[in-house]
Amino acid sequence: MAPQQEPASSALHVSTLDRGSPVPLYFQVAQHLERAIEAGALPRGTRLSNEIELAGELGVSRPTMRKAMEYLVGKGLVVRQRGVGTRVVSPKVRRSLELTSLFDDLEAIGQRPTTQVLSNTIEDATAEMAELLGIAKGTPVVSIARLRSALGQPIACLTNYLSASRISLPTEALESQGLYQLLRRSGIQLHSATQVIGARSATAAEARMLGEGKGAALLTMQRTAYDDHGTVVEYGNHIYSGARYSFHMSLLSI
Amino acid sequence: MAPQQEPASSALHVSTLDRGSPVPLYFQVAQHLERAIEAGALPRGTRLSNEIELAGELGVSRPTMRKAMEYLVGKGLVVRQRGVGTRVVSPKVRRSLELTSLFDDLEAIGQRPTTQVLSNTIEDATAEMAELLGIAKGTPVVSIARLRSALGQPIACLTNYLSASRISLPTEALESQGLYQLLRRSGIQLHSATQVIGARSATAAEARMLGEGKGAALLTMQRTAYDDHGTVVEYGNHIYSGARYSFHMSLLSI
DNA sequence: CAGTGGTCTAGACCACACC
DNA sequence: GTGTGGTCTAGACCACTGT
Repeated sequence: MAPQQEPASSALHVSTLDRGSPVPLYFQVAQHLERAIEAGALPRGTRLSNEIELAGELGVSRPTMRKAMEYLVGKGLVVRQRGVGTRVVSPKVRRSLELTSLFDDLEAIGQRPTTQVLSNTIEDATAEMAELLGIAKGTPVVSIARLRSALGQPIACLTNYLSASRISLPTEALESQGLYQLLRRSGIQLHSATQVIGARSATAAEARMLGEGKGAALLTMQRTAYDDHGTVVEYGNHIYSGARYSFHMSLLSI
Repeated sequence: MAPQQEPASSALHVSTLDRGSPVPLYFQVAQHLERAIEAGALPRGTRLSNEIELAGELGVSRPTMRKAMEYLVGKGLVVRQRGVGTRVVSPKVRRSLELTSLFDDLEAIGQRPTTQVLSNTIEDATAEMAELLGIAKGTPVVSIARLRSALGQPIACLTNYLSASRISLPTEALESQGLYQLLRRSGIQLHSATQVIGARSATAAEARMLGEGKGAALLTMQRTAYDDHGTVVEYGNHIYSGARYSFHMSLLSI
């Protein structure tokens, strides 16, 4: 028997499980527990019943229950220790894990950032572009430059290259939605990306564009995105106003 | 039959599987496949045999084989599609996923970055420290300032706060190994961390310390690390020379 | 249609933590 | 010890992709 609290199986109603649904059982179970945790029904540090009991209560097999648990562990909501049990992570940590960028924050308060397309052309790849995209020099490349603003102030200047053969990117679409959103809707499956984040002083032109003084600190990011086949989908070179933007991220199981 | 290449089960010798070993079977299988992939035995785009066949060849059950596959998918080494099969991703992408920081790069070429402890004191938490660490004001706090250099040049200035009750951090230890390494060896289990990366201009003092001109662009990072119980283990406020450092990272399944 | 990965089940044994 | 999560097995059915 636990000294402080006995394992709380708690108010987990089986009713919400739908075996006819196309959404997997383990996922329904996971969402079930997730909602219970987020709703505060299972306070910080609560020890869940063991997976056999839980499986029994919810009417699923143990492997299914385990898969649900693994999902929750992966999301950082619970911690498991062999021989000990499963405990609910503190809500403070859980909230901090819902990583938000400034753009997300702005959206949340109804201040949708605006995007102005500065240029959207197709040109033959220079040696540098070809190198970055892993294609032959001279191949047509889509080159985009966008200016992101929020609250009436410019925040970032984004330049991107894509292999022209892959997709067409209408300027109107680029003004209303993100590049990655567009790519995904075009059926391009992204596999991974690598990025480099740095800082440098703005040139005169950059400072003017972002409404900063000359020599202001810029946050820079270069990103290369790959699809499942290992070919480069997109290369981006972005600069952000250091005064008005920062990257927020969270790391799990470090 | 595949038009270009038939599924290659390939040179997978069962010999290396050791059922008596404490390392799980699925992990041995995964490592097995990983080595085969990295060694180039399974070139980019190779379709693996289906998991039932593979399981049979290696003498494990299908669930075990699946778990190995899930591990490889998680590492970004293979891509799976229902109804299609499992393909090996391009070595270029795989290499890009082995994220390296500049510090790692330096270590790789034998240029171990040096750490100079500027201060290592225990003081009562100010209101700000208390807020950051989630403790009461006035509680003793370990406060550390370190200067990281490489190739004879300063690169970063790291300041950290930790609850003093948790651990003692000898200055000598801090000069020879990283803070996180020390924490882990002290049995502190890290759960997650959140960080904010930004850019700003250096103050005169900061510029002097990092060997830069006044107003040079700095890369900044604030990080809060939590343990399994949801309590703050560490808060760090770091500044990096924008000219000499940048963050490298990779994203999977975006 | 055949072949693939995705899901689910019912059992078993083991390693570990705590008492 | 007892109880926990971690691993492994053998089998089944389904959803999706390609032909």
